[in-house]
Order: sequence, then C-alpha cells, then structure tokens
Amino acid sequence: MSRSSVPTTRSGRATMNDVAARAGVSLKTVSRVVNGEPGVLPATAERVAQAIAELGFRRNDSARQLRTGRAAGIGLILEDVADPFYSVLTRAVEQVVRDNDCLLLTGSCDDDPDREQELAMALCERRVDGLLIVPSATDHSYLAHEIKAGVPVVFVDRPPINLAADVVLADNVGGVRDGINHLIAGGHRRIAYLGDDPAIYTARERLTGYRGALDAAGIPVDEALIVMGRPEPIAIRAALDRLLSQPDAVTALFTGNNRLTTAVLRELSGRVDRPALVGFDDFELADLIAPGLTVVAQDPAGLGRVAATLLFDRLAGLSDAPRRVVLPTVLIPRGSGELPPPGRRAR
Amino acid sequence: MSRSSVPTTRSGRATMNDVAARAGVSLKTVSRVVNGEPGVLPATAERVAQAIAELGFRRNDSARQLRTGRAAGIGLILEDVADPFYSVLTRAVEQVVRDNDCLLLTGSCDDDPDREQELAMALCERRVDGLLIVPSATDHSYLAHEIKAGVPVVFVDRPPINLAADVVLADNVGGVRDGINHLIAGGHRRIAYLGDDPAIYTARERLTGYRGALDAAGIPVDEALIVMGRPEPIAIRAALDRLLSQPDAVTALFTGNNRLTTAVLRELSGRVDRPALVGFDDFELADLIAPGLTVVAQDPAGLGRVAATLLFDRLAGLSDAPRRVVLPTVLIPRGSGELPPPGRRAR
DNA sequence: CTGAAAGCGCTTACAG
DNA sequence: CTGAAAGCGCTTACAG
Repeated sequence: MSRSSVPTTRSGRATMNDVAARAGVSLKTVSRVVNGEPGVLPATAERVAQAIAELGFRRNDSARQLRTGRAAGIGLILEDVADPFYSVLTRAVEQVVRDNDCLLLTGSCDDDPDREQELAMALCERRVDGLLIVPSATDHSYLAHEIKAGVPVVFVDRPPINLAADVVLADNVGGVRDGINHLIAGGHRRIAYLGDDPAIYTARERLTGYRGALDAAGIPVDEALIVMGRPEPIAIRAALDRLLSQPDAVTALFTGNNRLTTAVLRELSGRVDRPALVGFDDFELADLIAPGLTVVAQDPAGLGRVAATLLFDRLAGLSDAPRRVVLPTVLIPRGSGELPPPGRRAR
Repeated sequence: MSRSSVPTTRSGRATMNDVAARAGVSLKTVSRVVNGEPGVLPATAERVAQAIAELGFRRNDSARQLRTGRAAGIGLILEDVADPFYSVLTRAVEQVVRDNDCLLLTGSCDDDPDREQELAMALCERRVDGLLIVPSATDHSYLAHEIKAGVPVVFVDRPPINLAADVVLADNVGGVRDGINHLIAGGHRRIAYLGDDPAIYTARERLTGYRGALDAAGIPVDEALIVMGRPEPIAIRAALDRLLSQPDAVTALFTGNNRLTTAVLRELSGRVDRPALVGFDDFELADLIAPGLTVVAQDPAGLGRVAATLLFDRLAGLSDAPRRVVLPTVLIPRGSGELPPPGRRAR
C-alpha cells in the first residue's frame, strides 16, 4: 500500500479535494459519500470511505454553511447561566436544539442592554439560524432588520419591547395571585410584598398579581407593605425590621424571586417569631430548611423547551402572527406558607 | 438621493458587494472599512458607512471564517449545564471567552461517552478554535487527529484517557483528606464514606483521600464503611440504615459530592440522633439548613477560568508539554461537621 | 453512476 | 489611497 503524500492543506487538514485525489474520484463524488447522497456505486463509496479514514478528513462546516446559508446553530442570550433558573432553562433548550441536529451558542449579558445587543449582533453575523432571548434591553427594534432578513427570534421570560415577536412567559400574575390567596386563606391580612427592581418586567407583573389578589379579597393595599428593589442584604434587613416591628406588623411575606427569598431567609434565620413566607420560584433544598419553604414554582425547563420548539417551528415555516404563550405556575406548600398569623398560633 | 435598487441577495441580506455598489467603491474598500483597516480616505469611509447603514449590512462571519480559518468560537462540553457546579463553571468560561472576543458553543452529554465524542466532532467540523472538555468518555484517542490538526484541547475536572493534553483539576485527594482530618480532630473514629460510582475519576480520587487520611491517623480502614455508587435514594437509605444501626455504628459521614450530600440530607432529616456530616462541594443555602452544612468547597468558577485561560494561551502559541493544574479546595465549617460523637455530646 | 464548472461572501496578496 | 484577481472548502445546478 503505497502512501503517496500527506495532505498539505494549509490548515493541516485534509479537504474533500485531498480525499478525491487519494480515492481517484471527483470532488463531487466525495461530497456525495460524505453527505450520504444516493447514486454512488458501493465500490466507489468504499474507496472514498477509506481515503476519508486514512486522511482523517472532517468536513469543514464553515464552507458548507457559506454555501447553504444554514448554520445549524441557534443562539441563546440570557442574564446569567450560573443562575439555576437559567441553567435549567438552558438545559431544556439544549435538548430541543440537539433533537434538531443543531449546536447551541450561548452568552450571558448580566442584564446589560448593550451586552445583549452586542451578543445578538455577533450571533447574527455568525448567521445562526435563530435566536432565543431572555431580554435585558429596553428596546428591541435593533432586531427588526434581522427578523426581516429571515432570522426567527423567540423571547423568553420577558416580552420584547418595540418589536413584534414570539414570546413565552410564566404566569407571573396568576402565580403570585395563587400565593397571596394561599396566605389569605391561612388567615393573613397584613401581607408584605418584596419584589425586585420595577424596571424588570417580571417584577412589575408579579406586583400586579399581589395587588389583584388583595383587591379581590377586599383587603386594602397598604403601600407601606410593598418593597421593590434589587436584593441588597442591607436594604432587605431594614425593610424587614420595619415591616415586622411596626405597630400593625405584617404576619406574612411574599418574596418576588429566588434571590429575594434567599436574602430574606438569611435575615429571618436569626428571628424567633417568624412570619409566614411564600417565595416565587422554587429551588433545590427548599424542602430541607425548617420550616420547609412554600413556593410558587415556575417551570424554567418548560419555558426553554416551549420557546425552542416554537423557534424550530418558525424555522420549519410556521408563519402565524407572533405568539404569546403563558405557562402555568404551581403552588407547593411545604410549611413556611402555612404558618398561621400569631393570633391563631395558640390552638 | 436616488435609491437605486434593494439588494437582491438570495438570503435577503446585503453583502459587501451590495455595499460597494451603493457606495461606488470596490469590494476591497468596503472590507477595509468594515474591518477598520487604515488607509481609507475619511470621505470614502463615510460613504461606505452610510451605504452599510442604509442596507443594514452585517458581515457574514461564515465567509470570513472560511477564508481566515479562525472561527472565533470555543466549544465547551460537559455533563449537564443544569447542575450548579457546571453552570458556574460555564459562566466563568464565558467570561474568558468574551474577553477574547469569541463566542461559546456548549453541549451537555449526560456522562454519555458517545455523546461526548459526537459533540466534540460536531464542534471540530465547525472548526472551533479550541475545545474545553469535562470528559465522560473512557478513551480520548479520538481527539488525537484534531489536536494534531491544531485544535488545542483542555480538559477540566477529570483528566483525559489515552491522550496527552492539558488538564485542570480540583484537589480531590487533598480536599477529602482535610474533611476527614477535621472529623478525626472532632473525636470521630467511625467515619463512613459515601462516594459516587467508582467509574468516575473524581469518585476514585476522593476515596483515595479518605483512605489516606485514615491511614495517616492510624485508624484502620473498615471496608464496610465505604459505600460507592450512583446517588439512588433507595440505596442510600439502605446504606444509612446499616451504617447508623450496626453494632459499632458510625458517628460521622463524608459524602463525596453534591448529589450524594443532598440525598443523605433528605434521609437524615427525619432522624433524631444525627451523625456528623461533611460534604464535598458547596452549595447555595448550605448555611440555611440546620445544622449548617460543613463542606469541602471546590472552586468551579476557578476551574473554568483557569482552563479557559490556558486554552487561549495555547491559541496564542504557548507550546509546553501538556500541563496539569490542580486547584485547592477549602473547608468551610458550618455546624454539621462539628457535631461531636455521641459519647462526647453530654458535655 | 460520475464529474466539470460556477459560486456562496469574504480575505489575502498584489498591483497601481 | 484604491482596486482586480484569486481562492478558502464546500454545495448547487447541470451535463453526460
């Protein structure tokens, strides 16, 4: 078996031309074999396969991509993969992406609008087939060009602003309503709401759920019981001190997200007389603290799965008007949300 | 300003040629402007910039990639992004990748060796500039071709098998040794070790740390106190029943990873007389359960950062022999690891 | 069943 | 300072 010459492609990699030369066939025949196209004599295919193995040939997808226009890749932009909510969402997206024989390109933007746009543009320059975005920007008109150029974009967890596009959301209003109703049913009337920065869509939505539930129950909303802002330990401590020690002290707390819940738990852990607590968003070990943490659970995996599936539907040609999908939440009682108000604790 | 004709590129996207035509310059001049190359008359650059804006031109990176051979992308393969250990690692990798103006392509392989290889090959076909792998396969010789072709590969958390390549590891042996020594210093002699499937590198290494610490302290290793296997609740319950009720019951447990620790905590939560517990790997809320969980903390962000940095060093030309970097662990006492053995609890 | 030619949209290497 | 030509490694559209 005379080994003629090592392929001397500049990149150190064999190309289809190298394979063709070695197998004594044309470039096109190699392409047929590599892509499993029909109409190649078994004997020919065999020779090509052998040349491929000998040269360690691996198709260059950037050339293929240039020619076909398909990247076989999807971009995912979110706030921070390190956050369990997003990492679970990412995993679900990955699964759908894989089922569609694509690769996933990801980036965290830390709620920085500029970074979101930067990432989106970089992904578009790479000509990904579609984009999944948990938005941080306050204006998404910058994507209009890309959508017109045929790149489907699906928003997740928060809707786009100044742009018509698909979006998959959790039922923020309904979820909080359920949680507040649960506390009301437990006898609570003085229920505080700790939410994130109202600049965040979900923070506003959830607050709406709080107000709605109180209204529906005929309990007047006391604005002094609403605390909105970034989860800073110091601010939270101050808020809790006030809420729990004021004349008509609160008997229950609702925390608007994971980070707030954790921060509140840390502050509460030293206290003797604990208020009831329901948190929005579930997390690992919520059942192992004492009392177990009652939560309104979102479905991050569902958000990712549904959004990614919708994206591939769009890629497959689905051309409705932009859709708005809302996924339900689930109340999971574990103890903290079932603590009665002090007056009733004697029984 | 006469608007001649909308660009009719097949993809619906303007190309450099379209821009050139509109600006009345050559393709090459457009390329110069887009890439910020010097030697373009300000007036010319201005005309080009305007044409770019009008056409919504965005450079096609797949063409650029084909020509330059640089993907400006890094591949990351791991077990499961949804696991906090990996999601934090991913975030750190992302940061380094971004600092180097690259994009990140990721994939989870669920400890499936075939899936690892599939992903690695797909990423190589896409001609990523380098690969970061938390390996699941038991043979990495399949990567020899790629490495020879110039794709640097850095392994993370577990070393490669049958392949010489860089690797960044946690100090598994030393970390467990510290944890066991801590328990011994607390008066414990009957210390059980619950580890994961010994097919996993880190599980074997950590067990080695356990044996070493006992040996060094002159405590004979009782094989009956070693339980290795996937973290199945049923198996763990059975093991705990046996370990805690046998004649010479254990007074302390060491759990070899996050999932084992969680599973053990769930089983323990009902019990009255708790053994001391130290877990390998830290997690959120470990301070909020009672007693606080004492852990040997790894540095997942450090692993990701150091590995990614090493990868870019390789891309920049660093050509030493393959390196092996070991990152230290830290013992964090929070209560569960400081519970004394029953004999001493009276004091 | 097989192949020669053209072209995807850029960058490279020259030339003027 | 600007541009014409060639080519990266594939796939497309034909032809035989």
